[in-house]
Amino acid sequence: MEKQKRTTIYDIAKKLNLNASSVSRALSGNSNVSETTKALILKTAKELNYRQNSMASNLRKGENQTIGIVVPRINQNFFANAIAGIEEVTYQKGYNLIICQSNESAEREIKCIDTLINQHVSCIILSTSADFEDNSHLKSLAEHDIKLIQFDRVDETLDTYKVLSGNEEAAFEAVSHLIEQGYKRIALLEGPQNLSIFRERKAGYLAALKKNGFPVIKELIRENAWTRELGAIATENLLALPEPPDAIFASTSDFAALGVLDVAQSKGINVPQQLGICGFSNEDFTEITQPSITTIDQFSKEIGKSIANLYFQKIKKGTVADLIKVVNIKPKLVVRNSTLKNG
Amino acid sequence: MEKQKRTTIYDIAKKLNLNASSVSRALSGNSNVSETTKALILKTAKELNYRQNSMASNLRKGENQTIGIVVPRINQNFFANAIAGIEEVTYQKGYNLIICQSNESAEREIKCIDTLINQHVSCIILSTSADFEDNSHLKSLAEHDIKLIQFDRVDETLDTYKVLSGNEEAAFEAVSHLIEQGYKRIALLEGPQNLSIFRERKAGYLAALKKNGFPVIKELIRENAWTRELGAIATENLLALPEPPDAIFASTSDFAALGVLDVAQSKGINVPQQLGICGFSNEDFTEITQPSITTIDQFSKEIGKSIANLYFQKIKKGTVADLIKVVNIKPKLVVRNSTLKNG
DNA sequence: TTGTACGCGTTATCAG
DNA sequence: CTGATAACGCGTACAA
Repeated sequence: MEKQKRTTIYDIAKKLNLNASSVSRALSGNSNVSETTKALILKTAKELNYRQNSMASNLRKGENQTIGIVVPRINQNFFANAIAGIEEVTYQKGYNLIICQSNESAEREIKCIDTLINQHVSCIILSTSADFEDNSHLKSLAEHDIKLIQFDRVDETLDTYKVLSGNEEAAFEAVSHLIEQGYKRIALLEGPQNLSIFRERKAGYLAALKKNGFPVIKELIRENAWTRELGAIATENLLALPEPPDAIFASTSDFAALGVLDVAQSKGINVPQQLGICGFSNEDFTEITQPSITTIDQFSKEIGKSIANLYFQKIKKGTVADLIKVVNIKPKLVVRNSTLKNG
Repeated sequence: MEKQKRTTIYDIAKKLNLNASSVSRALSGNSNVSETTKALILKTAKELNYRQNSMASNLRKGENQTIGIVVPRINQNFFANAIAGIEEVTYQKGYNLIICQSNESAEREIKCIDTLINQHVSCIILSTSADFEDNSHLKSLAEHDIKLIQFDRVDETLDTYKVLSGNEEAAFEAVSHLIEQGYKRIALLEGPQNLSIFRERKAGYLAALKKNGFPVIKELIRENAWTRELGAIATENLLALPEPPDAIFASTSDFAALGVLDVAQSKGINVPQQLGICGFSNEDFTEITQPSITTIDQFSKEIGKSIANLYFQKIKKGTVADLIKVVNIKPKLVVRNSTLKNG
């Protein structure tokens, strides 16, 4: 019942009457080893079921090939897909991923970052929590020589690489589409304005109104309506107005759009004829609802890949600081039935 | 532009004219250090922004506090929640998680396992891919002193700890519910029979029929109908029978149930009056569809927690082999509109 | 081409 | 209670 000892380079060196360093060289493949001994080493390594001890290797090399990810939720489609995209690249490079959820809490986010610092990860990929305010926990990363890549929900004031989708542009397109379809009073559900993505989406909304000569009606703009429940409440209020909207752009998320649909259905309001609905993010369920929900696809998996490539191609080498540190992945409007007033 | 050197226990020892070992002791908290020096050490550790190097620590201690997870897909609710449950426990213990997706491919699964072996993780938590057949890659884990916990989709022949939900029981309950509601011809969509969970669910279906004196009608049982598309195809075929079913139990997944609903709606068949539908897993969207879908909640987050607790409470210590190695988390039938024939 | 020797940052085991 | 020292497994500059 004694502890299994894993085979090390010493074990295989001993067996071959060689030195451990030769084994190390042969295994890493870079340096000069004679073909014959190399073959011999590889063969017995396989026989002895050798696996490199990454802890020792990383310790020696001074870097652990691990990347930490911090996202609000792992089980939202946008993030799950982004992670899948990241994994696809890092997997090939032999890097590991440590995944943390902040659960939309800044406090928990700080803890996650702290854990990752303790793990001495090479890089942290972050999308901030909803109540993000203070960024001091991020500033400290530099002292620990940990790279930071922000995506989607970013702190703009921080000078890091960022991977974003064109939020303003997408919102502009969505609202323009609503206008084209003949909607006249378009409401906006907006998210916490401390997050730049939500400010940008609002800007896109405003720009589209302006371009088409529509007035900005303050009572049609609702703050902090970014969950299913909050979206529903906001919708109740909007529909109770003397002049209710004939379309609602849930710029915050598809979940909010779902809340809108809930209320519309409970009130027997016809979507899209009496009320147009547009969401954001292209969650899977938007295709399933009755009617299906128009939304914006952010190519989340592409975003993930971009992030990982950014790290390997630019940041890791990290000698010259780039001037352009922002990558934009252009999103796409996905038109579905919830806004098709004119078939 | 030179590389930041992280502070080590030597740095803080030097500053205090102490020995590194004292610092180590103070930091780990276990051993005997005088209160005063301990306080002093902790204080300057904080000042110097010290973080333990886990690579070095783990190397020295001979175990890396990391657990690997291999699941078919990270973005299915069941798995995402299970992972969240695992994380909740491991996070507190200071353990890290490495997450891999097999994408339902045995080949990829083997690669994932291999990567995790290379990482020398302490434990692997696995739910097998759909085309799982050979288990030799799992047998080799013991040689590397890596514990294995299987959950949900398990290889029964392997003598490991397993965390399961009562699949047979749940299927029995679901079919009994359909019978109670007055459905007479209940079809079954079943999954790949190489996976035990699907065999168990089928057994539950058969048992419920038997108990209620219903005949087993072979043509109502459809193999490999376990995605939305395959579920739809199977439904097309079922509905084309001379005597079509009046209820379909999509034992494989809610996705298959969704495929059933697709077809019913395209054919103008009333659910639940003309056709009852029951899924499996309680994916979020089952609540959103029209009508909402009756399904089975497996308490996936609980399953995750159980797995992690199993590791820390029993397996890690790992001296005495347990006789009972299977933990069952009892699932629950969630009745929704798709089966409520009698309101 | 191969061997020697050292250090990565910790912790465990001895002494003192 | 504290200090010195070895060892975890690997990679690499240097010497042979």
